[in-house]
Amino acid sequence: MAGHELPLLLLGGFRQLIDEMHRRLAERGHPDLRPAIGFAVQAISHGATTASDLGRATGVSKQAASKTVDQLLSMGYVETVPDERDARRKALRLTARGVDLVTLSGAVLDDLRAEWVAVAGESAVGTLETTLRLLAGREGVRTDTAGWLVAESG
Amino acid sequence: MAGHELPLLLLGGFRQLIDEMHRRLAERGHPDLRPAIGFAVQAISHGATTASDLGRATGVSKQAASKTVDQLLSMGYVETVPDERDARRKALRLTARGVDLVTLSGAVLDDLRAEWVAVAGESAVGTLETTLRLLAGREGVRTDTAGWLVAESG
DNA sequence: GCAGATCGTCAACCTAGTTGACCATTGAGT
DNA sequence: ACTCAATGGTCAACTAGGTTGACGATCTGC
Repeated sequence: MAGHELPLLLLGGFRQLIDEMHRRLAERGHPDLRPAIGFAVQAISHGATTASDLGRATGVSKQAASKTVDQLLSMGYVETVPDERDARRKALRLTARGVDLVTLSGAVLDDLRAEWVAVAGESAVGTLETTLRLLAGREGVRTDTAGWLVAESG
Repeated sequence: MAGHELPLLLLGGFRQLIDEMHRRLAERGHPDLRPAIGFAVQAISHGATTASDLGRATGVSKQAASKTVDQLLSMGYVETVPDERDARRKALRLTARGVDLVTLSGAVLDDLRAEWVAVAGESAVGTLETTLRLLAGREGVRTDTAGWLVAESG
């Protein structure tokens, strides 16, 4: 098997998953999503508590993360609460809508995985996951991807 | 297995492959590459003969493709030759350097695949490929990804 | 109490797309 | 032969999402 197929297949799989997820989320009350939004909300639900923090979690500058936070605020996915212990910080908290997005996203991805299993079989999908975790999960998966595709890599 | 891991694993695998490929290509005389450049050169070597054509092949507007062609020209990867049959067209042709890039990329990706096989085994990598081809290759893999990650999807 | 780190923000800039308009050229149909 | 729609390339204005650098305000270790 020629190696040049590998990246295209991985990218194709990723795209298909994300495109379909967004299609379904749009149907369920979350239109106008982009991967960057999803990654950010995910990072916040996993513990990123400030814009700077989000920047570190997603691999972008705090200034860029701050712009993303502005979007999340205007889209109603997060809200800020002043930190009583540190007046510099604006703590981020998911709104009910933000929590709904995280919950729905997880459910949709579970569905999509189940559909892959229905087509390819549990063992094939399981092997795919195990293999990628072994090969690509070595240093954890970073989600600062929008910029990465565009900027120089390395 | 939770579905939310799947896209991250696929993206992580893609990133790792492309990052490492660019690192090695930089060592071998092709620095300053970005995924968009590689995709474009690949598309041209696979038959895209004009900027408009390249745009169609990579899923972007002809104007955007034209900007990419400008880069490829200035980086010395392609050259244009006037089309004698159609005075509107500027036919694209890979230079020796462009051909070298395509050849090297293929070799590097073959190496990387072999390294994955060494770590995970031929059957695991083969299953990964077969599975993704089945699931994600249904409508062919598009490479207009830089813009896609950023713009709305669907 | 001071020095240095950190949080948020402003400003200028870069890159890679987009749409719309336009001209030159081609080719199909009458 | 002529018109007219389609196509190739280009210009201009705009958008999105990043970057770096600078800065004031605040916190923390010593």
